[in-house]
Amino acid sequence: MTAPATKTAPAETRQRVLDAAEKVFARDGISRATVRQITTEAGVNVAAVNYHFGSREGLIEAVFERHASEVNADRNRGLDEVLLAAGDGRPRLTGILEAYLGAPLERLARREEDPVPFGQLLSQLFSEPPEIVEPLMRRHFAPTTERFLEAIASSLPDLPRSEVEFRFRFVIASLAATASRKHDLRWLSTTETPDTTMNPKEDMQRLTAFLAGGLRAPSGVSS
Amino acid sequence: MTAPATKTAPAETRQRVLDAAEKVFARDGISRATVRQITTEAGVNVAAVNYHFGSREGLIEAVFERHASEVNADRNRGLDEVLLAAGDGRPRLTGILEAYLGAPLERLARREEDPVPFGQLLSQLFSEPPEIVEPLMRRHFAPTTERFLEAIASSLPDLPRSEVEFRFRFVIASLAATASRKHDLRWLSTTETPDTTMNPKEDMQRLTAFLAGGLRAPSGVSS
DNA sequence: TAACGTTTTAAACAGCCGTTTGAACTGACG
DNA sequence: CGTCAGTTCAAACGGCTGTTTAAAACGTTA
Repeated sequence: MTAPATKTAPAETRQRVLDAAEKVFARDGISRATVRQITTEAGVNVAAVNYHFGSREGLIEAVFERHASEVNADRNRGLDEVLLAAGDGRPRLTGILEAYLGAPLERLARREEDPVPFGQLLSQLFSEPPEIVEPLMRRHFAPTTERFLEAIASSLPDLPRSEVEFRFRFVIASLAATASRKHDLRWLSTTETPDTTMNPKEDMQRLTAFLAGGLRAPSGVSS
Repeated sequence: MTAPATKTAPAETRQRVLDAAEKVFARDGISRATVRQITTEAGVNVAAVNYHFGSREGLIEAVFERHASEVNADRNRGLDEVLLAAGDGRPRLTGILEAYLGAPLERLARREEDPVPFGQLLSQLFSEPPEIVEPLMRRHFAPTTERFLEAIASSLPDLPRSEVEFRFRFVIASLAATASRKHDLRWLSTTETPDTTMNPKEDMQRLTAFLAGGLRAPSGVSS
Protein backbone atom coordinates (compact mmCIF):
# COMPACT_ATOMS: atom_id res chain seq x y z
CA MET A 1 0.00 0.00 0.00
CA THR A 2 2.05 2.85 1.32
CA ALA A 3 5.49 1.37 1.93
CA PRO A 4 7.47 0.37 -1.13
CA ALA A 5 7.74 -3.40 -1.39
CA THR A 6 10.40 -3.49 -4.09
CA LYS A 7 14.06 -3.67 -3.16
CA THR A 8 15.40 -0.36 -4.45
CA ALA A 9 12.85 2.05 -3.07
CA PRO A 10 13.40 5.50 -4.62
CA ALA A 11 11.11 7.47 -2.32
CA GLU A 12 12.59 10.63 -3.75
CA THR A 13 9.20 12.19 -4.38
CA ARG A 14 8.22 11.47 -0.80
CA GLN A 15 11.29 13.28 0.47
CA ARG A 16 10.76 16.30 -1.75
CA VAL A 17 7.19 16.62 -0.58
CA LEU A 18 8.34 16.44 3.05
CA ASP A 19 10.95 19.15 2.49
CA ALA A 20 8.54 21.42 0.68
CA ALA A 21 5.80 20.85 3.27
CA GLU A 22 8.15 21.75 6.08
CA LYS A 23 9.11 24.95 4.33
CA VAL A 24 5.57 26.00 3.43
CA PHE A 25 4.18 25.05 6.85
CA ALA A 26 6.84 27.13 8.53
CA ARG A 27 6.26 30.10 6.25
CA ASP A 28 2.47 30.24 6.05
CA GLY A 29 1.35 28.17 9.01
CA ILE A 30 -0.01 24.66 8.90
CA SER A 31 -3.69 25.51 8.62
CA ARG A 32 -3.13 28.02 5.83
CA ALA A 33 -0.81 25.91 3.69
CA THR A 34 -2.49 24.04 0.85
CA VAL A 35 -1.46 20.79 -0.75
CA ARG A 36 -1.23 22.54 -4.10
CA GLN A 37 1.23 25.08 -2.69
CA ILE A 38 3.31 22.26 -1.30
CA THR A 39 3.28 20.04 -4.37
CA THR A 40 4.03 22.98 -6.66
CA GLU A 41 6.97 23.99 -4.48
CA ALA A 42 8.15 20.39 -4.50
CA GLY A 43 7.74 20.13 -8.26
CA VAL A 44 5.59 17.02 -8.08
CA ASN A 45 2.05 16.08 -8.93
CA VAL A 46 -0.81 17.09 -6.65
CA ALA A 47 -1.78 13.49 -6.06
CA ALA A 48 1.62 12.73 -4.52
CA VAL A 49 0.46 13.88 -1.09
CA ASN A 50 -2.49 11.50 -1.00
CA TYR A 51 -0.52 8.67 -2.54
CA HIS A 52 2.45 8.84 -0.16
CA PHE A 53 0.83 10.15 3.01
CA GLY A 54 -2.81 9.18 2.64
CA SER A 55 -4.07 12.66 3.26
CA ARG A 56 -3.06 16.21 4.07
CA GLU A 57 -3.26 15.34 7.76
CA GLY A 58 -0.94 12.38 7.26
CA LEU A 59 1.60 14.72 5.71
CA ILE A 60 1.48 16.98 8.76
CA GLU A 61 2.13 14.00 11.00
CA ALA A 62 5.03 12.86 8.84
CA VAL A 63 6.67 16.29 8.97
CA PHE A 64 6.64 16.24 12.75
CA GLU A 65 7.74 12.64 13.01
CA ARG A 66 10.86 13.57 11.08
CA HIS A 67 12.17 16.04 13.65
CA ALA A 68 10.32 15.70 16.93
CA SER A 69 12.42 12.84 18.21
CA GLU A 70 15.58 14.86 17.50
CA VAL A 71 14.32 17.88 19.40
CA ASN A 72 13.24 15.70 22.28
CA ALA A 73 16.61 13.97 22.37
CA ASP A 74 18.43 17.31 22.43
CA ARG A 75 16.26 18.61 25.22
CA ASN A 76 16.50 15.46 27.30
CA ARG A 77 20.26 15.33 26.91
CA GLY A 78 20.55 18.91 28.16
CA LEU A 79 18.23 18.24 31.05
CA ASP A 80 20.16 15.11 32.01
CA GLU A 81 23.33 17.16 32.31
CA VAL A 82 21.66 19.76 34.53
CA LEU A 83 20.13 17.12 36.78
CA LEU A 84 23.39 15.23 36.97
CA ALA A 85 25.32 18.35 37.92
CA ALA A 86 22.77 19.14 40.61
CA GLY A 87 23.17 15.78 42.29
CA ASP A 88 20.88 15.67 45.30
CA GLY A 89 20.48 19.45 45.40
CA ARG A 90 18.15 21.67 43.46
CA PRO A 91 18.79 21.77 39.71
CA ARG A 92 19.77 25.16 38.29
CA LEU A 93 16.69 26.92 36.84
CA THR A 94 18.61 28.72 34.12
CA GLY A 95 20.18 25.44 33.06
CA ILE A 96 16.79 23.81 32.73
CA LEU A 97 15.47 26.71 30.70
CA GLU A 98 18.48 26.70 28.42
CA ALA A 99 18.02 23.01 27.79
CA TYR A 100 14.40 23.55 26.88
CA LEU A 101 14.89 26.65 24.73
CA GLY A 102 18.13 25.68 23.08
CA ALA A 103 16.93 22.95 20.73
CA PRO A 104 14.25 24.95 18.89
CA LEU A 105 16.24 28.19 18.88
CA GLU A 106 19.33 26.54 17.47
CA ARG A 107 17.22 24.83 14.85
CA LEU A 108 15.89 28.28 14.02
CA ALA A 109 19.34 29.66 13.31
CA ARG A 110 20.15 26.96 10.81
CA ARG A 111 17.18 28.01 8.72
CA GLU A 112 19.28 30.19 6.42
CA GLU A 113 21.74 27.52 5.39
CA ASP A 114 19.63 24.39 5.60
CA PRO A 115 16.28 23.28 4.26
CA VAL A 116 15.30 22.75 7.89
CA PRO A 117 12.93 25.46 9.09
CA PHE A 118 11.57 23.15 11.73
CA GLY A 119 12.24 25.68 14.48
CA GLN A 120 9.99 28.18 12.75
CA LEU A 121 7.35 25.52 12.29
CA LEU A 122 7.55 24.48 15.90
CA SER A 123 6.90 28.00 17.13
CA GLN A 124 4.23 28.70 14.55
CA LEU A 125 2.49 25.58 15.74
CA PHE A 126 1.00 27.48 18.65
CA SER A 127 -0.82 29.80 16.30
CA GLU A 128 -2.79 26.86 15.00
CA PRO A 129 -6.26 25.92 16.18
CA PRO A 130 -6.45 23.45 19.10
CA GLU A 131 -7.56 20.55 16.92
CA ILE A 132 -4.18 20.77 15.20
CA VAL A 133 -2.01 21.70 18.18
CA GLU A 134 -3.20 19.27 20.80
CA PRO A 135 -2.86 15.94 18.97
CA LEU A 136 0.60 16.86 17.72
CA MET A 137 1.80 18.05 21.11
CA ARG A 138 0.35 15.05 22.88
CA ARG A 139 1.89 12.58 20.48
CA HIS A 140 5.31 14.13 20.09
CA PHE A 141 6.15 16.46 22.96
CA ALA A 142 4.13 15.52 26.03
CA PRO A 143 6.59 13.19 27.83
CA THR A 144 9.59 15.49 27.44
CA THR A 145 7.60 18.56 28.44
CA GLU A 146 6.44 16.74 31.52
CA ARG A 147 10.04 16.03 32.51
CA PHE A 148 10.85 19.73 32.27
CA LEU A 149 7.77 20.64 34.27
CA GLU A 150 8.96 18.33 37.03
CA ALA A 151 12.47 19.71 36.90
CA ILE A 152 11.28 23.31 37.17
CA ALA A 153 9.01 22.39 40.04
CA SER A 154 11.89 20.76 41.93
CA SER A 155 14.02 23.79 41.20
CA LEU A 156 11.41 26.08 42.75
CA PRO A 157 10.27 24.15 45.87
CA ASP A 158 8.56 27.18 47.38
CA LEU A 159 6.28 27.73 44.39
CA PRO A 160 2.97 25.83 44.47
CA ARG A 161 2.73 23.17 41.82
CA SER A 162 -0.36 24.78 40.32
CA GLU A 163 1.58 28.00 39.96
CA VAL A 164 4.41 26.19 38.20
CA GLU A 165 1.97 24.82 35.67
CA PHE A 166 0.31 28.20 35.29
CA ARG A 167 3.62 29.86 34.60
CA PHE A 168 4.97 27.18 32.32
CA ARG A 169 2.54 28.36 29.69
CA PHE A 170 4.46 31.60 29.56
CA VAL A 171 7.67 29.73 28.88
CA ILE A 172 6.06 28.18 25.83
CA ALA A 173 4.36 31.42 24.78
CA SER A 174 7.54 33.46 25.11
CA LEU A 175 9.57 30.89 23.25
CA ALA A 176 7.05 30.90 20.43
CA ALA A 177 7.00 34.70 20.42
CA THR A 178 10.76 34.86 20.17
CA ALA A 179 11.08 32.22 17.50
CA SER A 180 8.19 33.17 15.27
CA ARG A 181 8.66 36.91 15.78
CA LYS A 182 4.87 37.02 15.83
CA HIS A 183 4.57 39.37 18.74
CA ASP A 184 7.31 41.76 17.79
CA LEU A 185 6.58 45.44 17.71
CA ARG A 186 7.02 46.20 14.03
CA TRP A 187 3.67 47.95 14.15
CA LEU A 188 4.97 50.54 16.60
CA SER A 189 6.23 53.79 15.15
CA THR A 190 9.22 53.94 17.48
CA THR A 191 10.67 50.67 16.32
CA GLU A 192 11.87 51.97 12.98
CA THR A 193 14.40 49.21 12.52
CA PRO A 194 12.23 46.32 11.43
CA ASP A 195 14.72 43.52 11.04
CA THR A 196 16.63 42.93 14.23
CA THR A 197 18.93 40.15 13.18
CA MET A 198 18.22 36.92 14.95
CA ASN A 199 21.05 35.80 17.18
CA PRO A 200 19.94 32.53 18.74
CA LYS A 201 22.68 32.41 21.34
CA GLU A 202 21.98 35.93 22.55
CA ASP A 203 18.23 35.50 22.23
CA MET A 204 18.41 32.46 24.46
CA GLN A 205 20.34 34.37 27.13
CA ARG A 206 17.89 37.24 27.10
CA LEU A 207 14.89 34.94 27.06
CA THR A 208 16.32 32.83 29.86
CA ALA A 209 16.96 35.89 32.01
CA PHE A 210 13.38 37.06 31.61
CA LEU A 211 11.79 33.67 32.19
CA ALA A 212 13.96 32.85 35.21
CA GLY A 213 12.99 36.18 36.75
CA GLY A 214 9.32 35.52 36.12
CA LEU A 215 9.37 31.94 37.36
CA ARG A 216 11.25 32.90 40.52
CA ALA A 217 8.83 35.72 41.37
CA PRO A 218 6.89 35.18 44.61
CA SER A 219 3.47 33.65 44.09
CA GLY A 220 1.01 36.36 43.10
CA VAL A 221 -2.03 34.85 44.77
CA SER A 222 -2.77 36.52 48.06
CA SER A 223 -4.28 33.42 49.69
CA MET B 1 -23.76 54.73 -0.22
CA THR B 2 -23.09 53.11 3.08
CA ALA B 3 -24.76 55.41 5.62
CA PRO B 4 -28.54 55.43 5.67
CA ALA B 5 -29.96 58.71 4.44
CA THR B 6 -33.53 58.14 5.61
CA LYS B 7 -34.62 59.33 9.02
CA THR B 8 -35.40 56.11 10.82
CA ALA B 9 -32.31 54.13 9.99
CA PRO B 10 -32.88 50.50 10.96
CA ALA B 11 -29.31 49.26 10.69
CA GLU B 12 -30.43 46.18 12.58
CA THR B 13 -28.91 43.80 10.09
CA ARG B 14 -25.62 45.64 10.32
CA GLN B 15 -25.61 45.23 14.07
CA ARG B 16 -26.49 41.56 13.95
CA VAL B 17 -23.68 40.90 11.51
CA LEU B 18 -21.25 42.75 13.77
CA ASP B 19 -22.33 40.74 16.81
CA ALA B 20 -22.12 37.45 14.96
CA ALA B 21 -18.77 38.32 13.41
CA GLU B 22 -17.33 39.17 16.80
CA LYS B 23 -18.49 35.84 18.18
CA VAL B 24 -17.26 33.75 15.25
CA PHE B 25 -13.95 35.60 14.99
CA ALA B 26 -13.33 35.01 18.68
CA ARG B 27 -14.24 31.34 18.46
CA ASP B 28 -12.55 30.27 15.24
CA GLY B 29 -10.01 33.01 14.62
CA ILE B 30 -10.28 35.77 12.08
CA SER B 31 -8.54 34.06 9.21
CA ARG B 32 -10.54 30.86 9.61
CA ALA B 33 -13.98 32.45 9.94
CA THR B 34 -15.99 32.62 6.72
CA VAL B 35 -18.64 35.16 5.76
CA ARG B 36 -21.11 32.34 5.34
CA GLN B 37 -20.52 31.18 8.91
CA ILE B 38 -21.06 34.72 10.13
CA THR B 39 -24.15 35.48 8.11
CA THR B 40 -25.72 32.14 8.99
CA GLU B 41 -25.08 32.76 12.66
CA ALA B 42 -26.55 36.24 12.28
CA GLY B 43 -29.57 34.90 10.41
CA VAL B 44 -29.11 37.24 7.48
CA ASN B 45 -28.33 36.92 3.80
CA VAL B 46 -24.79 36.26 2.63
CA ALA B 47 -24.70 39.48 0.68
CA ALA B 48 -25.24 41.54 3.82
CA VAL B 49 -21.53 41.59 4.58
CA ASN B 50 -20.57 43.05 1.23
CA TYR B 51 -23.50 45.45 1.24
CA HIS B 52 -22.91 46.90 4.68
CA PHE B 53 -19.13 46.61 5.03
CA GLY B 54 -17.92 46.50 1.44
CA SER B 55 -15.93 43.34 1.94
CA ARG B 56 -14.90 40.72 4.47
CA GLU B 57 -11.93 42.90 5.34
CA GLY B 58 -14.17 45.88 5.99
CA LEU B 59 -16.14 43.78 8.43
CA ILE B 60 -12.97 42.91 10.34
CA GLU B 61 -12.12 46.59 10.60
CA ALA B 62 -15.61 47.44 11.80
CA VAL B 63 -15.49 44.82 14.53
CA PHE B 64 -12.28 46.31 15.92
CA GLU B 65 -13.46 49.89 15.56
CA ARG B 66 -16.37 49.04 17.82
CA HIS B 67 -14.23 48.16 20.83
CA ALA B 68 -10.66 49.30 20.36
CA SER B 69 -11.30 52.85 21.54
CA GLU B 70 -12.96 51.50 24.69
CA VAL B 71 -10.02 49.26 25.51
CA ASN B 72 -7.59 52.08 24.86
CA ALA B 73 -9.56 54.44 27.06
CA ASP B 74 -9.60 51.91 29.91
CA ARG B 75 -5.88 51.33 29.62
CA ASN B 76 -5.00 54.99 29.38
CA ARG B 77 -7.17 55.83 32.37
CA GLY B 78 -5.42 53.19 34.46
CA LEU B 79 -2.02 54.36 33.33
CA ASP B 80 -2.89 57.99 34.12
CA GLU B 81 -3.68 57.01 37.69
CA VAL B 82 -0.40 55.18 38.12
CA LEU B 83 1.63 58.03 36.65
CA LEU B 84 -0.23 60.57 38.74
CA ALA B 85 0.36 58.61 41.92
CA ALA B 86 4.05 58.34 41.10
CA GLY B 87 4.49 62.08 40.77
CA ASP B 88 8.10 62.77 39.91
CA GLY B 89 9.29 59.37 41.12
CA ARG B 90 9.28 56.07 39.26
CA PRO B 91 5.84 54.70 38.43
CA ARG B 92 4.97 51.36 40.02
CA LEU B 93 5.65 48.51 37.58
CA THR B 94 2.85 46.31 38.86
CA GLY B 95 0.42 49.19 38.51
CA ILE B 96 1.41 49.72 34.90
CA LEU B 97 1.02 46.04 34.15
CA GLU B 98 -2.38 45.86 35.82
CA ALA B 99 -3.56 48.82 33.78
CA TYR B 100 -2.42 47.12 30.60
CA LEU B 101 -3.74 43.65 31.40
CA GLY B 102 -6.95 44.66 33.13
CA ALA B 103 -8.98 45.88 30.17
CA PRO B 104 -8.77 42.75 28.00
CA LEU B 105 -8.96 40.33 30.93
CA GLU B 106 -12.07 41.97 32.34
CA ARG B 107 -13.64 41.98 28.92
CA LEU B 108 -12.87 38.29 28.83
CA ALA B 109 -14.80 37.59 31.99
CA ARG B 110 -17.97 39.16 30.66
CA ARG B 111 -18.01 36.69 27.82
CA GLU B 112 -20.40 34.34 29.56
CA GLU B 113 -23.13 36.88 30.17
CA ASP B 114 -22.65 39.26 27.27
CA PRO B 115 -22.39 39.00 23.53
CA VAL B 116 -18.98 40.67 23.90
CA PRO B 117 -16.19 38.15 23.39
CA PHE B 118 -13.88 40.91 22.33
CA GLY B 119 -11.29 39.90 24.91
CA GLN B 120 -11.05 36.46 23.32
CA LEU B 121 -10.80 38.05 19.91
CA LEU B 122 -8.10 40.43 21.03
CA SER B 123 -5.92 37.62 22.28
CA GLN B 124 -6.63 35.35 19.34
CA LEU B 125 -5.52 38.20 17.12
CA PHE B 126 -1.91 37.28 17.69
CA SER B 127 -2.45 33.88 16.15
CA GLU B 128 -3.29 35.54 12.88
CA PRO B 129 -0.82 36.01 10.04
CA PRO B 130 1.13 39.29 10.03
CA GLU B 131 -0.84 40.79 7.17
CA ILE B 132 -3.89 40.73 9.44
CA VAL B 133 -2.22 41.56 12.75
CA GLU B 134 -0.02 44.46 11.81
CA PRO B 135 -2.50 46.81 10.13
CA LEU B 136 -5.02 46.30 12.92
CA MET B 137 -2.48 46.85 15.67
CA ARG B 138 -0.99 49.85 13.97
CA ARG B 139 -4.34 51.49 13.41
CA HIS B 140 -5.94 50.76 16.75
CA PHE B 141 -3.37 50.01 19.44
CA ALA B 142 -0.04 51.54 18.51
CA PRO B 143 -0.28 54.89 20.39
CA THR B 144 -1.51 53.39 23.64
CA THR B 145 1.02 50.58 23.51
CA GLU B 146 3.76 53.12 23.01
CA ARG B 147 2.67 54.98 26.13
CA PHE B 148 2.95 51.78 28.15
CA LEU B 149 6.32 51.02 26.67
CA GLU B 150 7.54 54.42 27.82
CA ALA B 151 6.04 53.95 31.26
CA ILE B 152 7.69 50.57 31.73
CA ALA B 153 11.01 51.97 30.56
CA SER B 154 10.80 54.83 33.06
CA SER B 155 9.86 52.34 35.74
CA LEU B 156 12.98 50.29 35.01
CA PRO B 157 15.69 52.94 34.48
CA ASP B 158 18.52 50.42 34.79
CA LEU B 159 17.26 48.24 31.97
CA PRO B 160 18.48 49.19 28.47
CA ARG B 161 15.73 50.48 26.24
CA SER B 162 16.34 47.74 23.69
CA GLU B 163 15.86 45.18 26.43
CA VAL B 164 12.57 46.79 27.46
CA GLU B 165 11.28 46.45 23.91
CA PHE B 166 12.58 42.89 23.66
CA ARG B 167 10.79 41.94 26.86
CA PHE B 168 7.57 43.78 26.09
CA ARG B 169 6.81 41.13 23.50
CA PHE B 170 6.55 38.63 26.32
CA VAL B 171 3.97 40.79 28.05
CA ILE B 172 1.82 40.62 24.94
CA ALA B 173 2.52 36.94 24.37
CA SER B 174 1.74 35.98 27.96
CA LEU B 175 -1.43 38.02 27.99
CA ALA B 176 -2.55 36.35 24.79
CA ALA B 177 -1.64 32.94 26.20
CA THR B 178 -3.65 33.57 29.34
CA ALA B 179 -6.68 34.97 27.58
CA SER B 180 -6.92 32.61 24.64
CA ARG B 181 -5.87 29.56 26.66
CA LYS B 182 -3.94 28.63 23.54
CA HIS B 183 -0.80 27.55 25.31
CA ASP B 184 -2.37 25.71 28.18
CA LEU B 185 -1.20 22.23 28.94
CA ARG B 186 -4.33 20.22 28.23
CA TRP B 187 -2.20 17.93 26.12
CA LEU B 188 -0.15 16.88 29.14
CA SER B 189 -1.25 13.73 30.87
CA THR B 190 -0.68 15.18 34.33
CA THR B 191 -3.14 17.98 33.88
CA GLU B 192 -6.20 15.81 34.16
CA THR B 193 -8.47 18.71 35.04
CA PRO B 194 -9.01 20.31 31.68
CA ASP B 195 -11.22 23.26 32.55
CA THR B 196 -9.59 25.46 35.12
CA THR B 197 -12.24 28.10 35.58
CA MET B 198 -11.14 31.49 34.44
CA ASN B 199 -10.91 34.02 37.24
CA PRO B 200 -9.84 37.28 35.64
CA LYS B 201 -9.03 39.05 38.88
CA GLU B 202 -6.82 36.21 40.11
CA ASP B 203 -5.40 35.59 36.66
CA MET B 204 -4.31 39.20 36.48
CA GLN B 205 -2.55 38.98 39.85
CA ARG B 206 -0.71 35.83 38.87
CA LEU B 207 0.17 37.16 35.45
CA THR B 208 1.33 40.46 36.91
CA ALA B 209 3.55 38.70 39.43
CA PHE B 210 5.22 36.66 36.70
CA LEU B 211 5.70 39.54 34.27
CA ALA B 212 6.99 41.94 36.93
CA GLY B 213 9.54 39.34 37.97
CA GLY B 214 10.63 38.82 34.39
CA LEU B 215 10.82 42.51 33.53
CA ARG B 216 12.79 43.29 36.67
CA ALA B 217 15.34 40.55 36.04
CA PRO B 218 18.88 41.81 35.41
CA SER B 219 19.74 42.17 31.76
CA GLY B 220 20.77 38.78 30.36
CA VAL B 221 23.24 40.06 27.80
CA SER B 222 26.78 39.67 29.01
CA SER B 223 28.19 42.70 27.13
C1' DT C 1 10.45 -10.02 -24.54
C1' DA C 2 6.41 -10.26 -21.71
C1' DA C 3 4.31 -9.63 -17.38
C1' DC C 4 4.19 -7.44 -13.04
C1' DG C 5 3.78 -4.18 -9.01
C1' DT C 6 4.95 0.52 -8.04
C1' DT C 7 4.86 5.20 -9.02
C1' DT C 8 3.55 9.34 -11.64
C1' DT C 9 0.39 11.74 -14.39
C1' DA C 10 -3.58 14.77 -16.26
C1' DA C 11 -8.15 15.28 -15.49
C1' DA C 12 -12.06 15.48 -13.04
C1' DC C 13 -14.88 15.29 -8.60
C1' DA C 14 -17.94 17.66 -5.10
C1' DG C 15 -17.71 21.33 -1.95
C1' DC C 16 -16.69 25.66 -0.10
C1' DC C 17 -14.80 30.41 -0.65
C1' DG C 18 -15.75 35.85 -1.23
C1' DT C 19 -18.20 38.55 -4.20
C1' DT C 20 -21.65 40.18 -7.73
C1' DT C 21 -25.99 40.46 -9.94
C1' DG C 22 -30.66 41.83 -10.77
C1' DA C 23 -34.95 41.38 -9.13
C1' DA C 24 -38.13 41.75 -5.12
C1' DC C 25 -39.41 44.19 -1.18
C1' DT C 26 -39.77 48.11 2.11
C1' DG C 27 -41.36 52.57 3.76
C1' DA C 28 -41.31 57.59 3.49
C1' DC C 29 -42.24 61.61 0.45
C1' DG C 30 -44.44 64.39 -3.19
C1' DC D 1 -51.21 56.72 -6.10
C1' DG D 2 -46.60 56.72 -8.10
C1' DT D 3 -41.90 57.45 -7.20
C1' DC D 4 -37.68 56.43 -5.56
C1' DA D 5 -33.83 55.60 -2.26
C1' DG D 6 -32.47 51.99 0.81
C1' DT D 7 -32.36 47.29 1.91
C1' DT D 8 -32.93 42.30 1.40
C1' DC D 9 -33.03 38.24 -1.27
C1' DA D 10 -32.05 33.84 -4.10
C1' DA D 11 -29.04 32.67 -7.48
C1' DA D 12 -25.07 32.54 -9.80
C1' DC D 13 -20.00 33.92 -10.72
C1' DG D 14 -15.00 32.28 -11.09
C1' DG D 15 -11.65 30.40 -8.25
C1' DC D 16 -9.65 27.55 -4.94
C1' DT D 17 -9.86 23.48 -1.67
C1' DG D 18 -8.62 18.18 -0.64
C1' DT D 19 -9.32 14.03 -2.82
C1' DT D 20 -10.23 10.40 -6.41
C1' DT D 21 -9.82 8.16 -10.83
C1' DA D 22 -8.01 5.67 -14.63
C1' DA D 23 -4.53 5.63 -17.69
C1' DA D 24 0.29 6.04 -18.62
C1' DA D 25 5.19 5.39 -17.42
C1' DC D 26 8.51 3.04 -14.87
C1' DG D 27 11.90 -0.57 -13.20
C1' DT D 28 12.32 -5.22 -11.91
C1' DT D 29 11.69 -10.08 -12.45
C1' DA D 30 10.56 -14.29 -14.88
